[in-house]
Amino acid sequence: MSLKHAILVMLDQKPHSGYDLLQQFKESVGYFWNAKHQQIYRQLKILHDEELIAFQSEIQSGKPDKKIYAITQQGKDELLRWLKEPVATNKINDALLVKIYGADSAPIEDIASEIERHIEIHQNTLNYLLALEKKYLSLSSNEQLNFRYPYLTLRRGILGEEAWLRWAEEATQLFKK
Amino acid sequence: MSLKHAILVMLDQKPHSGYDLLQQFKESVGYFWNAKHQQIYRQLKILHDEELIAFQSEIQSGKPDKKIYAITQQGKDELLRWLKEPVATNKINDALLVKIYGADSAPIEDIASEIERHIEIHQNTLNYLLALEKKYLSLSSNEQLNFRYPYLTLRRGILGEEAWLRWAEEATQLFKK
DNA sequence: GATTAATATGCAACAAATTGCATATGGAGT
DNA sequence: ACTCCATATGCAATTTGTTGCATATTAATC
Repeated sequence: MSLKHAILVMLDQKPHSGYDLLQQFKESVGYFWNAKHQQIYRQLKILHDEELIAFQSEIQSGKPDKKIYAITQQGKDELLRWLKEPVATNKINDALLVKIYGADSAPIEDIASEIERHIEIHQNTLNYLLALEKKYLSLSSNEQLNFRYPYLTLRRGILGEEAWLRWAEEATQLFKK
Repeated sequence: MSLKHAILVMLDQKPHSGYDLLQQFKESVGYFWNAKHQQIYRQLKILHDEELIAFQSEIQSGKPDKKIYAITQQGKDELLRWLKEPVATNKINDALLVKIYGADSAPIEDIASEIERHIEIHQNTLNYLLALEKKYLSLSSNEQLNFRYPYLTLRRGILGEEAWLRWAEEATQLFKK
C-alpha cells in the first residue's frame, strides 16, 4: 500500500541504500513502519522501473557494492500528490488481544506468561524511544526545529508504549487473581 | 495469519454465521481485529475443509439462508495449540505517521487538516468504546466476571484511543505555530 | 413505482507481505 | 582453521488481504 510512499519520504530527506532503509525501519522509524528486506528491495526495483527514484552504485572496499537511491523529480511529484491525499486510519489486527479475548479457552498461566513476555518487549521499546527523545532534547533549538516532525512521530511512539504498559498493569492485576 | 484463529476464538464462544462474524469485526472486536466479508467467507470455507468448523443451514423467512458455523473438537484442539504458542508483537504500519514524518515536503495546512480529520474519527471510536464500557459496568458482578477478558480488550481500546488523542493535542500545538 | 439499505453469501483477479532460499565479503571471536 | 555476525542484494513460492463483481430477498424511504 504505502511502503512505496514510506520509501519516497525517506529518500526525500536524503539518499539511502536498500540496506539503509532496512536499518531505519528496524531502528528509528520502526515505530510506525516495518518491512522485511525482500519487500524493500523489490519495492525499490518497482520504484526504479517507474522512474520515481534513481540510483548510483557505490563501490566499497571490502563490503559488497551499495546501490544508493535518490528521489527523482517525478518521485517528488508523486510524493506531494500522496501527501495531499487523505489516508485511511490504521487497520488494527492484534493477535495478542485475540488471545486474551479467548483466554477462557486456555490455561491461565500460558496467557499470563505471554503477557509478561510482551511487557518486556514493550518496556524495551519504550526505553529505546526515551533514549532517542533524550538525544533530541539535547540538540540546539535550531536543530530541534529541523527534526520537529520526526520528533512528533517519536512522541506518538512514546505515548503509545506508555499507554500499552499502563494497560498491561490492568491485565496483570486481572491474571493475578 | 491469525484471522483463522480470530474466527476460531469467536466460534469457541458460540456459533456464528459469516455475517455475524463480520458484524463483530465491525463492532465489538473491531478494535483489535478487522476483516472484509470476502476474506471471512473464504476463511470459513478453508476452516470447514480442514474440519476445524462445521455448519448447519438455517432457513430464515424473508432473508437468505444463514450458515451457522460451530467449532469442532479438532478446531478446539487447534485453538488450544495456538493459544499456548507465543505470538509475535504487533507489526505497526501507520501511514499517517509516514505523512507527518515527511511533513516538510507538503503544504502544512494539508497535514493539519488531515490530523483534524483523524482526531474526529478517533474521538468517535473512543466515544463508542466508552459507551460499551458503560454497558459492561452496569452488569451484575456475576455477569461482569463472564466478560472480564473481552472487557480487558475493551480497556486496551480505550487506553489506546485516549493516548492517541493526547498525542494529537501535541500535534495540533505544533501545527498551530 | 423506484431506489436504497440491510441481510446474506460467494468467485475471481490483483496487490501486498511472508517465508524460504541463495550469494558474496570481511572482521571478530573461539 | 572454523564459525558467526554484519554488510549487501535479490528471486521464487506461498499466504494473506484488497478490489471488483455478482446474486437474492425484504423493508423502508422518496
